[in-house]
Amino acid sequence: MATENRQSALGMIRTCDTRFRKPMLYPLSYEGGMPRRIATIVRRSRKAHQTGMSNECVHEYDRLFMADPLVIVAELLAPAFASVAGGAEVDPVVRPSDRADAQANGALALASKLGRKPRDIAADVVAAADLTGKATLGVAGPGFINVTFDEAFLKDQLDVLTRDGRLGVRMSPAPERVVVDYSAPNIAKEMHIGHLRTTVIGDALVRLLEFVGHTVIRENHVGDWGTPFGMLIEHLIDLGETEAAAGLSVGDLDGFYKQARAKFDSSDAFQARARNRVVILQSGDPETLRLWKLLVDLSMQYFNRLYRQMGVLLTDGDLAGESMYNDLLPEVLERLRTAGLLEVSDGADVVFPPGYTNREGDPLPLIVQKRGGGFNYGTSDLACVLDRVERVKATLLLYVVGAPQAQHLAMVFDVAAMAGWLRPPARAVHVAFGNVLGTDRKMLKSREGEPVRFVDVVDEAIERATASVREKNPDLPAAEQIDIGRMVGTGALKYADLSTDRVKDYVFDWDRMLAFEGNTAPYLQYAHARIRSILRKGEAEETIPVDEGSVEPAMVPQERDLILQLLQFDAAIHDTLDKYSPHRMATYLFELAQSFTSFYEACPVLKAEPRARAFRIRLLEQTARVLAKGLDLLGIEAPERM
RNA sequence: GCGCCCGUAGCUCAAUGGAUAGAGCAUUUGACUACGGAUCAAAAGGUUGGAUGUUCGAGUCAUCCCGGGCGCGCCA
Repeated sequence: MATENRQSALGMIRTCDTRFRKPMLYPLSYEGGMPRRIATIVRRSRKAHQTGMSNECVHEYDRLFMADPLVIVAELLAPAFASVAGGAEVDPVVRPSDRADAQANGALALASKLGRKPRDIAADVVAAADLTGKATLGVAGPGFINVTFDEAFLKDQLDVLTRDGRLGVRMSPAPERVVVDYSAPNIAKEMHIGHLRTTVIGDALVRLLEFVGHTVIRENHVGDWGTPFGMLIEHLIDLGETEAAAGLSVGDLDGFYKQARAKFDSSDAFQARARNRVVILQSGDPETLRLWKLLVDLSMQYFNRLYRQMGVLLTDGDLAGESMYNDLLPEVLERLRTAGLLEVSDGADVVFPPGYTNREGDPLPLIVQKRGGGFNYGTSDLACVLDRVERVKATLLLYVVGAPQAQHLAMVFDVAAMAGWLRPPARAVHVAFGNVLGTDRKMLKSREGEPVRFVDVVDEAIERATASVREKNPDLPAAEQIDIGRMVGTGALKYADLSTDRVKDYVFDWDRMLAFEGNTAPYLQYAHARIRSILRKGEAEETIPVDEGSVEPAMVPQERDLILQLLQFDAAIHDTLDKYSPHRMATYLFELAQSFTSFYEACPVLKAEPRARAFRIRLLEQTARVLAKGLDLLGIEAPERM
């Protein structure tokens, strides 16, 4: 193991051994016992690496390589724990700590099992573990193991990171097909602030899932079917197509819908026409379908404009509206009947999933066919599950839907499971989110007391941000000011939503989200822009060659801190996806940006002596890459200057 | 009435069952002859709504209260 001594950090390969379904850490010199495919990759990669070639093999090598020193130490600590514990199961989690670079706490958990003092156990583990060249260990407090990484080790790990096109982020060990159901506006109805949440959260999850290797199917479950369309189509006929198109294409969906609603509520004749029109629509009358399609197309034009403005990934290709499942509804009913789940209750065909009760304490049904024969949204949601599992062949269904729908979705999932449609490995997850509140802590409403329109919020965010950019940076060309204003405005809006735990209500506050200080998108974007500015300046300057004889300066704490942050990008992403909680990513990025600004104040870069300069430039390059990628995964752009 | 979610510093929010509960804003005090001050360094600020448990260890888990929000049969 000569290579191990010389260069321990580059001496290990981390990969996923399928036989054990467990991440494994192999010495680079070791091949025995590895699955053949991995052994081959390692052999080729090692050769490429030794010859200093930059080719596919190197990339593959880097991809398999684990850059996070916390994980590496955890892997190396595991056997030491096992030997001390005499075979007992220990999970030596190593996490960042204020008291050292990192901390492991397995000894405390073992104490009661072994009947020994935790400090003694920790001391034995420290004695048994060999982390030479990587870190020094110490026992602290009641039995924690403090980990302090060697400087050289950290630098080596940074090397690994800078060579990795994936910024150290592992692929998912078990990629799967994931459907993400999000945004879901209603046709011919305005998108409001609630749609902002599902759209922004859903889009971030899509980006994150794709980045770690899942096949993601975006589905925009638009409300394009059902009783309101009788009234909407009749109103369209009354108005005339050109007139209606003119209104709808400029985005006056609210006006259109309200006019239709008003007529429906006030005129019996109109109501009768509307009801009749629904029947005609559902019977497939071509002319009615044409008018229906017109409404859908005009609305989608408008929604698409908003999506593009917000940098949302959704396109017409992702449409999976309620109408799409229409033909499947009778099948849902039939299959439930065949499964023996269907019961008749008050004239409706229903399923009673156990565990739900209504106001009177009686069992609560999921209605699949209404009294009178119509289907309702439970039927449509069941059809969705069926379609996503059987046709799309997804194994993970994510529903980015507001928290109030929790019970309904739980019932749908339960019924789908009872029917045998949703069974492992396939499963559905309700990615619930709370309400948007005003600063008065009540549901955010406009002055008129109506839901705040999506479009108004986006416009105002961009307006405010553009004004700030103009004020702070009057010398930039106007076109660039507008471009940056859009990035900062939409970024701030998205980040405000993504940076808090999605399940809680969040308080919407213009001043805070655009405040360019604190935990906001502009702060992160500014950090990125400053780094890019330094790097641009550095490229323009002539570099003084490093004097080979000069001594490497010791790292300052701010450098250590920044490196450690960079090495945890992978952990941040997988942590985020674990709970489908984008705010974990946001928190990571904020801490990274803080580490950078502290570094920036403490460490001159371009004026540093050549060796330190080169190192710090590499550090900043990596920081900029991680910041930009992290923001990108949240759907936020990082401008070069602002 | 039943069920779900939330309750952490003045405000907005973090915190895999791990030590002395952390940030940001606001407040106070410092730092611009400076790679971008849209910044940084620091101070002060807490009975984690309350109680009882489980545990070596609880903001986190369990049970019960209190307060707030939401849902609870044919709208989606």
